Amino acid sequence: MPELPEVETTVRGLESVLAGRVLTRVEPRRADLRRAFPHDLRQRMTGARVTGLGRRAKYGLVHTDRGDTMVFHLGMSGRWRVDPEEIGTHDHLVVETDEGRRLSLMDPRRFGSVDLMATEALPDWAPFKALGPEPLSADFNAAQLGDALKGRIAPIKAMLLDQRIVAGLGNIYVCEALNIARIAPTREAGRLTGPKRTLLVEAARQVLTEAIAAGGSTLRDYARPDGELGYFSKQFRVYGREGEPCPCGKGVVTRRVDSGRSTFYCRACQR
DNA sequence: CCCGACGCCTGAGCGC
DNA sequence: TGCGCTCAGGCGTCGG
Repeated sequence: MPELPEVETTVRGLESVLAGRVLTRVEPRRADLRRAFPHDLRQRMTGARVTGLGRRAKYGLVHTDRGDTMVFHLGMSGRWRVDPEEIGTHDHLVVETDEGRRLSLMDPRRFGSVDLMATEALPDWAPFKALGPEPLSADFNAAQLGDALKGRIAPIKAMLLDQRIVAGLGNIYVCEALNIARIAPTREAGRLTGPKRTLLVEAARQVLTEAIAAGGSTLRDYARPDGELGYFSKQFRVYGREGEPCPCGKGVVTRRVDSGRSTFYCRACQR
């Protein structure tokens, strides 16, 4: 599930359960996901009070009063379940609070990750240092994008998926933003004009903001034991809509595959 | 450095 | 019903 809006929705859901609470149990149920769990995760998190939550790109952050931050990434299939009735084989980390609430990080494909570090060291953490600006911040704009794309001959779609250019977009929202901005995914990144970059920045902000709003409205669903987030697929303009009419009214949604990843776009309006 | 391909995992859905 | 195939929202690494 996880691109920026889904992580944001997840963090907001976790916040209602964890903020201000003491963690009475923190139990990894296997040794690793994509990489090993921190060996001292249980010891450093158990008994700590959660002082706040946050998000950076597609990473969720859980800050504690011990000066630590647990950083999680949901990979392709990760999600947090709230008060699950049963703990299964894909529940890799279980957390309980002093209010008797229980959370489990479920991730069948195990492309996710959990890390733990001093909060003050977060900005120096290599994966964070490499990240580009938050797409919803003012640091992401046509000028910054112009600098980042200057001279790049790779297709714009690949550049937008590169978290060093802008941090938080994934395959779905890149397809959606390019459709809104009427830019072909294959377009050489460095050749986008200033006005087109402005349109693209605005389109990305729009689609992310709308998706977060839709996610926010399904927070009740989020809290269901099955953890279903209630996706916003009904609102997708092109993603997963091969053969259907493009909202532009002039074309049909086409699907192409590059290095195993699907791209959905409209040849009539995206140039 | 830049770029594209590939592997990591498991489950769901589909055609036969 | 069962099997095999394709596909999936991410990302790090490896060659060219």
